[in-house]
Amino acid sequence: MSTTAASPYRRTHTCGALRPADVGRSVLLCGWVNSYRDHGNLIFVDLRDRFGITQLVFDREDGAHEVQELADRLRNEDVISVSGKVRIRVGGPNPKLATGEVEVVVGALHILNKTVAPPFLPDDLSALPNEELRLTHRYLDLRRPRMQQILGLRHRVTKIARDYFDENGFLEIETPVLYKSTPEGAREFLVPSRLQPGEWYALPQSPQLFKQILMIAGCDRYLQICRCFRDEDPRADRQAEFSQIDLEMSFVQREDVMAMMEGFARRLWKEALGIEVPPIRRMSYREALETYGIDRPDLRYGLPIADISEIARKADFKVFQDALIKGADRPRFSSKRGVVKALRVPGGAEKLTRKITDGYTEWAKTFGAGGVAVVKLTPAGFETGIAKFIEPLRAELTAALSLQPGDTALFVADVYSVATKTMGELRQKVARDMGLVPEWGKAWEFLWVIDFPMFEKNKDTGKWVASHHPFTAPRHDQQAAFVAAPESDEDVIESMVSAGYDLVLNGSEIAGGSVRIHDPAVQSKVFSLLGLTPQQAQEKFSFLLDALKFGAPPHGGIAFGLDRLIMHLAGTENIRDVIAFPKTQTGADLMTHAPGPVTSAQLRDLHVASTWTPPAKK
RNA sequence: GGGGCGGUAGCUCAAUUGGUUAGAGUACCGGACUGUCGAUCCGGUGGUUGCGGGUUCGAGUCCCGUCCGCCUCGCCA
Repeated sequence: MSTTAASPYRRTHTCGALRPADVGRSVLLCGWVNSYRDHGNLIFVDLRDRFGITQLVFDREDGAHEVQELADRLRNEDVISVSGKVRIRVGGPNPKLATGEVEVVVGALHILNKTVAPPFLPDDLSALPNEELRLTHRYLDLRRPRMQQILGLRHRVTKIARDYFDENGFLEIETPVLYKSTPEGAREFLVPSRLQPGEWYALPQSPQLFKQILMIAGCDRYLQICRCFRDEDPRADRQAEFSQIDLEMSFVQREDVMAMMEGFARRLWKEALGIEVPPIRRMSYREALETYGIDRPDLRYGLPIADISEIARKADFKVFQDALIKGADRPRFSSKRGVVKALRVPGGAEKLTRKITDGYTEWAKTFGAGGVAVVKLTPAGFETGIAKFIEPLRAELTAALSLQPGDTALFVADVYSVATKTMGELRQKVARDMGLVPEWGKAWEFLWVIDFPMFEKNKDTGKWVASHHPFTAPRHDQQAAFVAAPESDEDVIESMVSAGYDLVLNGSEIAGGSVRIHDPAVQSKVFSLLGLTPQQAQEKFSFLLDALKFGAPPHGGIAFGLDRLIMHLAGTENIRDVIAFPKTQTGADLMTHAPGPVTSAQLRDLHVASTWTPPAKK
């Protein structure tokens, strides 16, 4: 490509810029051939870049012969530059395009990069190719306007975050990616040290301790848009490598952090979608679990869950009795205590067919429940399913559940933890089956969930684990009681409520945080309850315990899951849609082929030997 | 680690109960065409049905194994 005085790449406009006001101008555009319509002596080319599409016209009558010959060979996704004159479209406007009133009559054409036939065309009209192919040719996939829009949205969100928190006195500070292993919590990615044989770094699950240290360092308010790593199996909304909008504030209680975040959410929705977020309501963890069976309730529909254990106790029905006998001596919300949970489905008698409700039982087993009992209310009484067992209790149940003729009631009987979880999942499934979930953009149900328990018992080991993380403080009004609480008294420990908070949107957790412990005595007690000896605590977290002794301000913070946030704002169900270069279910990057092998010399440098031997072939 | 769904032309899909030479649209190649805009019209190339084994007179279709992708349970302080 010869470049004379004028570079053939020096654009005067983008492909989304030209308007009738530009008519008569000589312009130079660069971009990709989005489509071409070849009429022989008249050729139309839609030229595309990130900013839009502009129609080019090659006309043999008033164009040079060589240009026409060149244009005749143009194919989708060729990269070209053209110069020519803007004019009003001769064939009438195209209302689908922002530039649809004008066209560029091309005088000169440079083919900057001729493409081979691409495996798929990056348009939003045709059916998406399978995801494997999209990920393999990510550079093609990202050319699609929809993907460009999401990339742009993500950029705007992080910009708004930086602006908002800057205006509120936050300092953006980077923290290490090569960190130290803290094996509590998620499985970690490890990095061997070359300079210290046998020693390892870990990639951070979050910058949690660094941001606390920054508060102790007097930074007052910290922000970071940071990458976090958790080596766990992915889900539709979860990747091993993900991003957080992470922040921490000094001299605050939970109200201050929540207010700051609420302001951010309000600003985001306003600027990104033009939507006003009303004051965000709050709900205790206990209420969320009791009424919705989950700690992140989706409030876009009703379907509250009821505990009907006391009524069910009177039923001559073995499934109920067997469940209720379990842990009967345990306190009310003990995870081991048997309960019967019920869900009223208004109008379910007609919509929830036998086939659907039969499916619920199979599906409930994946959550460890025995099944789902079903009954329909007709004017004549209960019908189908377990009707004969509970008909004597019809009056009580109808009152307790506000049942109307035409409703279906679903029951799960099991120990509290299983029944609650199963019912919570069932509620969401029923909402989908009943068509109660609004389509994207129609409802934004924000919710703060607060008053989480400090600790939960691990069901396998029987040990206490921190519900949030070990640096979460007890709720403001419980600090003294916590320090005084005898470690051996399970009921007291289980009743301790933390100063944590989760921000939930439409049933998905988009942010979570807490006020942190800033008192070394409290921190030591937490470590002790978690089963760490003072020596172990010292080994793992000496830097934090030390720092807490050198003048630690009260502080708290929160982290927004950036990827999930973008999913909500973009209206996609798939986290890979909001990450430029995502990984597959098996942690592979199909474009770069990571992970891949390394040489034995590399391993030797790192003082590492692989124990992996490929399975023998035949 | 468990469960489910999928893999057929470059791409998106079809192929009856296991039965002829595996089809269509699109892309690609060639041709026609001066106002299209997902241009149109005519013609053409293109297939190890993911891979390996098995059952069968006969396998895209059934069985076993395996690879890849997706969803999910466990897991995700």
